[in-house]
Amino acid sequence: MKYDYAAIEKKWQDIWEEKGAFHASNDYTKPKFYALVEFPYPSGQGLHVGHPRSYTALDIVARKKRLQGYNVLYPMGWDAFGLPTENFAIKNHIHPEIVTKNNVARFKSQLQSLGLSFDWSREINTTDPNYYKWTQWIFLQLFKKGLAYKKEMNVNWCNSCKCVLANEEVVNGQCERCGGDVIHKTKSQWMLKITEYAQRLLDDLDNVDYIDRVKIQQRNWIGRSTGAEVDFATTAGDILTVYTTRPDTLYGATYMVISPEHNYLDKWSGLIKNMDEVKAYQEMAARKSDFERTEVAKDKTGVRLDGVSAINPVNNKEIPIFISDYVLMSYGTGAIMAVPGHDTRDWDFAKKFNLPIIEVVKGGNVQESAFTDCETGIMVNSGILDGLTVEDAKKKIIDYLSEKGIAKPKVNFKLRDWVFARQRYWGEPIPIVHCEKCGFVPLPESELPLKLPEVESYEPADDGGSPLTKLTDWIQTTCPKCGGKAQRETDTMPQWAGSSWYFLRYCDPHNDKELASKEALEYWMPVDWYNGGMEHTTLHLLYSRFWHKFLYDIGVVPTCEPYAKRTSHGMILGEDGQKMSKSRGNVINPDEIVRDYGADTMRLYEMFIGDFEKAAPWSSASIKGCKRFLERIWNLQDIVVDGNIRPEFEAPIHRTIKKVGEDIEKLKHNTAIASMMSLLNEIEASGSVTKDEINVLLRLLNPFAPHITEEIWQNLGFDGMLFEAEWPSYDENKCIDSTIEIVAQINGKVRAKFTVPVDISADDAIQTALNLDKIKSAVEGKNIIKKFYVKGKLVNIVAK
RNA sequence: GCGGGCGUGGUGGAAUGGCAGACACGCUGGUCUUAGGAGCCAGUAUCUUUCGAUGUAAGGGUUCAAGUCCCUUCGCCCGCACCA
Repeated sequence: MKYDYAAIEKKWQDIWEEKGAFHASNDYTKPKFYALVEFPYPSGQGLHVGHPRSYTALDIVARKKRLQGYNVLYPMGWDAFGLPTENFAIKNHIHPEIVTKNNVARFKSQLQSLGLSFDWSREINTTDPNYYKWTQWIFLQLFKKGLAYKKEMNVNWCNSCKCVLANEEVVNGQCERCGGDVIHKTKSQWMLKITEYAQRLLDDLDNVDYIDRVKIQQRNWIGRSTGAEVDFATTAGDILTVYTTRPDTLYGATYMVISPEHNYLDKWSGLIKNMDEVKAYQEMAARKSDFERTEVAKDKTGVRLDGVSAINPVNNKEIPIFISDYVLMSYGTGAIMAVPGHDTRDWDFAKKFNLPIIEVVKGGNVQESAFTDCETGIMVNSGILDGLTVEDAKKKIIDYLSEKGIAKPKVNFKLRDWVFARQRYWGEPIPIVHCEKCGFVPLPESELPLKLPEVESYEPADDGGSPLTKLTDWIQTTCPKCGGKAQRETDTMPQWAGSSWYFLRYCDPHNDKELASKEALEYWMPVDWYNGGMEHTTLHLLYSRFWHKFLYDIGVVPTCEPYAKRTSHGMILGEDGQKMSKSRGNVINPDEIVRDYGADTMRLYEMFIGDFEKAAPWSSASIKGCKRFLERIWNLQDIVVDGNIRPEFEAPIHRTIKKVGEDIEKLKHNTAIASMMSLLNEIEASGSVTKDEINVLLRLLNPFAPHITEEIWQNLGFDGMLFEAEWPSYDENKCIDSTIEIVAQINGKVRAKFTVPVDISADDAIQTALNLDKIKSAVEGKNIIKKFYVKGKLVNIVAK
């Protein structure tokens, strides 16, 4: 009998589909398990071999949990709003809705061909008005709570996408999506106050089971720092407030720097004698893209304000004020006190402009370089702080200045508010109208969903507006509040909107009264295990935690965190070890792999390829090993005999059950597969396999290779369907062989091996070892100093 | 610069401080075959004829015992980056 994977896989996929084998039940009395993988963006390229790495890994977990009796929710859907679809639509004059429909159909059939046990009855699509109705609804709640606001501000603008970007979407001064240069532009934008949740987003990381690197990256991104705001008097009469994490170094502050965008510059224009120079610098800074601004980071530039200076509050010295683009308007107060002795940037600047450098913490040579590694140092040249440790000095100076009313402790975050608008067509319309009398007015919830209107062209407007700005009929509306003339918002939401809550919708995907019922959310949430890419750590993962916390606050969801556990997979690289890309010509097409090897082999190979968390290069040669393994499993059918588990296979089988079960829980599918291969090797060598043995083997292998195992299960006449069988259990006592090989070492080096009963005492084991010829001769004439016995492993004799 | 991670055969990778290289790929030899880019069997870290010795980026340390823990150096990868 030949292993006809194509026929077998099609057969079982149809049976599963027909029986609804993987539909999560609404029986809320059963123990539940919610496994989640990031839903894909259905691109025109079709599925990438990277997608199944994540999907198969959790499919294995989901299938195992079902066999263990859990009510498992393992859903799939489409994150389908986004630029590539829109660009394709523009180029080919096809409506994005149709493009999306086609892409989704292709993706779905590709996923189904892999035998992934998704509950397709809960499929969702972010571009479906019945779905984005609730995305809009959440936006309205944010608006009502003051967490969505429109603001004129300096934004990241991608010239080639003709669209604003969130800070998280700017990578090295370039657009995350297209790689185009990002420049600054002042625009009125919808923003979400994620910063209001900064502290909670940070704190609650302690209560979730995320892999460390995810937590660390989120913590760094949130970027909490503690320090103080200190007021400096100026000769202009205005108070200039700075933020510093090192108030202890105040005596070393020899000048100040304010950002080129600081609003005092306008205010002081009458007092500043070199205003021309200042203006020129401001213009230069504004013109620079993020990329240029960070590229020249090494060389400090700036202009000294001629006519205004500041007073250092601790010693009343008059110190100069500069403008420089190394001070950012968007962090702290947009102004700093510069302490060149103990800050590298300030030191560089001071050297360039020949400013005094004062040592205030002992330990370095501040004329040579900034002494920054000084958290444990002792204060000098610092008046009332002299002789104190840095730590004590911080407290004392804040107390001292607070009493005078010119300083207060302050916590700052690097996290910025979320730019929540895109000048694009293919996104959720923002359900707000602008009334001349009433200002921004939310649409009544009864008018949701606010559907995307039909347009002639999806091209962005030349003035940087969305394609919707050209639809005057749609834009003109009446104010829901006063009935007067009003205009609709023409920007749409960013792609991250729909994915910020999609896991909630899976719990109750067809509900038209609420985003999901209370009962469904109570039962299913939180997601028990969420796997996804590291690239989403500071985007989707952070955004969705923010929305979830907000929904928790307004009583919509029962948990304050959406995901109990988060893991992340490594990339699958091309055979050349490079990232797969069309231009490199190293792309592996999953359809071809399924066609040439079958879905079970594909699944097995992707899981066997290496450490799940690490990037791994594809190998067309290695995949054959997985195919061979499955063929050998298939061929066991020829040598199967009636019978129980034979005594000599009792321990290996129990050990394998234990190992596979534990490895699946740790996402170590590679070693789980290896242990099954080992077991197969052992059983095969005996020339036959008993029914009870193969029964266990099939159940263990089923989550990994569901089609072939189901087929053999049926061929051998085992009861029912394998997907409804029970996960095998093991007996700890039976995992151990009755006799065991012990290594005998002298001074840590292996000299001999011997076999003893497993329950041998330490003394007996050591004595047995000492009686071995090799050990006897090795210790002859030496003093035995110590003897060790490690249970079931080794004896070590220390002799000199 | 800061933060995190990694470094093991020809390759992908295994190893709760306890026999380094499981499992697989590749390769070599054999076998079966009209044929083999199929299957099966054996071998495969290095040096050494053997005994044995050496070996987990390099160097040092802790330990009866180190790929694993600590220190130093080098190399690579990822994230953040003028965040005061």
